[in-house]
Amino acid sequence: MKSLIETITAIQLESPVDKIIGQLKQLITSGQLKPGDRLPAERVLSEKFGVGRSYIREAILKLEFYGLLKTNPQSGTYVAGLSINVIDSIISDIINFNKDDFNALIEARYYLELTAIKLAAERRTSEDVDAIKVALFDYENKINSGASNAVEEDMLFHIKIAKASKNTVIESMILILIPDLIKNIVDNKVCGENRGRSAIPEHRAVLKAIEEKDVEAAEKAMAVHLNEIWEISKAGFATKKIINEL
Amino acid sequence: MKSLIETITAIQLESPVDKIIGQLKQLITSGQLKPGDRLPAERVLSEKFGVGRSYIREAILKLEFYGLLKTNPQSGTYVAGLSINVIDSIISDIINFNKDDFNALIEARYYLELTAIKLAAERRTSEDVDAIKVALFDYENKINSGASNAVEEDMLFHIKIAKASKNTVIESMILILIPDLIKNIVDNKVCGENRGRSAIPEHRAVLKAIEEKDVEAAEKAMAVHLNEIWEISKAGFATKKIINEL
DNA sequence: ATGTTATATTTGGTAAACCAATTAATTGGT
DNA sequence: ACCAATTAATTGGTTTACCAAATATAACAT
Repeated sequence: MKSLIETITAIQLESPVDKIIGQLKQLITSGQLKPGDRLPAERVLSEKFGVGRSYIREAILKLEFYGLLKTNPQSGTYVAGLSINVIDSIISDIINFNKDDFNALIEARYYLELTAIKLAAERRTSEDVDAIKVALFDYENKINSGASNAVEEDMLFHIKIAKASKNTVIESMILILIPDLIKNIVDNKVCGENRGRSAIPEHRAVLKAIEEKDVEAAEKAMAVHLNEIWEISKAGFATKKIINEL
Repeated sequence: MKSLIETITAIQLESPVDKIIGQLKQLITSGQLKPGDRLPAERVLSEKFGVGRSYIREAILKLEFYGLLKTNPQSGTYVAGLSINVIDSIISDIINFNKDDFNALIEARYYLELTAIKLAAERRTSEDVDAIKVALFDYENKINSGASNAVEEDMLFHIKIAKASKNTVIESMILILIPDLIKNIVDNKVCGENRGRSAIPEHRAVLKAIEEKDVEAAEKAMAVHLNEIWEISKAGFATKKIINEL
């Protein structure tokens, strides 16, 4: 068994990749690298930062996902044509990005789902309704079979609604949040003992509103369904506020 | 000059990484790889899929970002404890992920910003107000200096509001969309000639509402500000609907 | 001098090699 | 037969070497 102090010192505060991203950020903010410029070759950066090229590539890949860099094969990697301030803001956010803020997660999910269901109620096809019905059926079966929770089946129900919104961006955002949501809900045992069963009529109300293309009713039904878990988030933000005001 | 046919055949329909992700998806959906299981070693996958280990690592990295895999150094990579259906849905979404749907982008942005400003009006600190004022000042300067557009400065204004929402998840989502938004707005010349100038009073109304912590007024002011560009998205979805109904 | 072709260099893409930490197997003692 | 300590094999982490495409340079013909 290692001593505690050994374990603590072993933690590295910044991953190599984030360190590189930070360096690139400085290059841009200091004006040494202007928007539209070509980055030094990966090998050069590798040597300059004293790190393997794999990490340079990984960092570039990440920044490319965020639309800040654009790589042209066999030619070079270029800085996006965005203002320095915008690039700086986004990079700072990437480095500090953290899906572990439970309250923020729940809150973001709450508003995303309300948006999704409004759109779904308006645009759903009959195929969407069928898919949602199947998900609802699976959920009720799981609960009635005596399972303690059916978080996964519940999420599947919500995924089908997201798909019915016909907005791929919103759908993707909801899907990105779901694994973390499930983890947090299960770990923290957010839902009470009989929550699974009490959710059934709520689900049915949501389905009914979507089926009838009643946008207002759909939003209301979803708000009711998400209310319990959302209260937790609200309480979290309230606590934060008090702490900040001390 | 290459012939046209050469250029066309050179296009690869699927990147190696997405191909690997697809294979992993099949392994999971076929039951050969169950949630919680450990993945075969990277070297094994590399050989099995007939591709370099770099690509395997890249694919794993991507799936890790989405919360579907978890890598333990020197030990192994494990499938998340999610149901097969959820994993399947998310992987499908990753492969098909596409930020290029302009209408979806605008629409998602519209709703995200309305959410962000409601929260910002409620939670903004005096520092947030100052930061927003600076951004607004920069925007007006740019416009008054005769620049044809100030899309970047406009976005910076919105970034500051997102920060004031105190929800890091929502903030991140808005930041992810911004580079694509800017690109599309500039490329398509979405904004008319004098749009930059007419936006000034709208910005001021937004700021005023945030400063006064007037949630309703803030949301309304933002809706007005985003209205023009949102109309384009609405028209886009309406067109899609007609096409689908043919 | 100028435009064109060959050549050399540089680029990102890809695969392989090496490393340290972890885990499994083996050994030796009881 | 069982447990502890030691060794061997396997793991992901990291660096390096090699490749083909793209670009810059040089050589040549006009």
